[in-house]
Amino acid sequence: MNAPGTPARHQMPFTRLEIAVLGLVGDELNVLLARRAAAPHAGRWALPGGALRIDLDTSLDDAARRVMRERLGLDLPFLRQLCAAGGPTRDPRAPWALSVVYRAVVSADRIAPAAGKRIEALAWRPVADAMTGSGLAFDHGELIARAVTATRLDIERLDMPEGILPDSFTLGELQTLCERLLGRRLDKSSFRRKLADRRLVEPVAGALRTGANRPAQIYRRVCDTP
Amino acid sequence: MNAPGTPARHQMPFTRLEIAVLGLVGDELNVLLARRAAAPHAGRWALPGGALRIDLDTSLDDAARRVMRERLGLDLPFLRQLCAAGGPTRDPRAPWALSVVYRAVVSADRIAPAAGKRIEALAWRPVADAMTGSGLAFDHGELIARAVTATRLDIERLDMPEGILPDSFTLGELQTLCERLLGRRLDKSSFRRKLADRRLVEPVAGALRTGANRPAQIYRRVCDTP
DNA sequence: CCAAGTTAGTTGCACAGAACAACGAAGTAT
DNA sequence: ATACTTCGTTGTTCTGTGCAACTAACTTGG
Repeated sequence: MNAPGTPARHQMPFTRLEIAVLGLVGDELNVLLARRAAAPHAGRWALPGGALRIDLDTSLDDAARRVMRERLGLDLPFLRQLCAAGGPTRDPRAPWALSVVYRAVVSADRIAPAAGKRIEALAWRPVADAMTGSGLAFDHGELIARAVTATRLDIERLDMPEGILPDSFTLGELQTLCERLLGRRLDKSSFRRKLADRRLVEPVAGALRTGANRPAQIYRRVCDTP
Repeated sequence: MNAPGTPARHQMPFTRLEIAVLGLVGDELNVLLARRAAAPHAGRWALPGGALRIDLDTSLDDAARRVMRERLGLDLPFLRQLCAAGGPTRDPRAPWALSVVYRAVVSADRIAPAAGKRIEALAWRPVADAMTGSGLAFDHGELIARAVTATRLDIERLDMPEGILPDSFTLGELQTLCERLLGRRLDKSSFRRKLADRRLVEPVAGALRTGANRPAQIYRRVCDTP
């Protein structure tokens, strides 16, 4: 096994990481897109991403986090690998391009993604538009659709991504958050029953959210591994 | 965007594809392993795999299929991407190794995986053993565990992988097939109800499987896209 | 020929989870 | 005080699933 299959005998693909950051803008699920400053696809919108740096990165997860930090000015622990895509025609800059795609969910209003290195502009765009792929660079429309599907599947199972939940919240707030992420209404009693059965949240003793109406009990995430 | 992020400016990882082929040997779910002929991990068992060839492959799916053909002498259309893993210490032959892992399911008894190029020996091994990772090269124990989990999830949803279903079958045969893949018994009436509700199979008019007991209606997969 | 055994295929029932609907409770606004 | 909103709970219904029983059809062993 020292003939082929050995490093450096074959040319390797241009390897990048792309990050699909989802977040709520108002009621709607949006995705964070970067306007490409240079060719290819100059002026078009694409997922923010960057090249793998084998001198810096100790794993793919680590690389994705670095790219997110550099490009978006965000250092969030919640990144999940979505898929990998590759081919000779994906990126005209290289004879063969491979992208490992990650996804994340953040509270869009709590972060200010400063446009990082080499990004002309950053903008939230509704996933309903972006998923059609209209005007997006590369195959990023398809990738966004996959990220949304996978994320909504997580939410359906009440597997809430970190980075989206506040420290404390009322059950009503949690429900409307999920509803906006899913894009559909949920049943109040079922939602609460599931939360209680699976012990996903616990009430903060004596803490109430007061406002215009009846005060609501404040909850927080229950720590799984004490 | 012509400075960094551009091909050939950074060194790229040694990129390979690994194939987790699952199949039934007797009643038990097994995985196809290759004995490594050379260092690293010489003599140990590993998932069959091979380097990405950017001069031959038109996509990752295509590359996985080529590797499967070359290494195992199998040309099966059913391959699903599982995940990608990478890091500087995964493979001592390269400063940074990236593996894109695919999974497949085949009827173990219907194929004779001829040991292909550069493989000393091929053998089926029960996943129960392999998943513990004992004695496996690289991080392949973990990868096998993931492939089994993902495949069983497919079967639970009755999303039967191609390559495992015969052209025609009785409902009893289909059920025992699923039971062996899942490693647990299923309820007959629930199983049939689900098949009927979702219109996954259709009876072949007049075709019966006769044998030692009462003859059984023969079914076939319903074609989704006519 | 008959009884026993095995698999095929269906039916009824119990239970769990979820959707749907309604209700009282507790606050604010007018 | 009354209307209105959100909170929180409690029923009722519906659906899907698991469990069990039953009949049907065939082979095999006496």
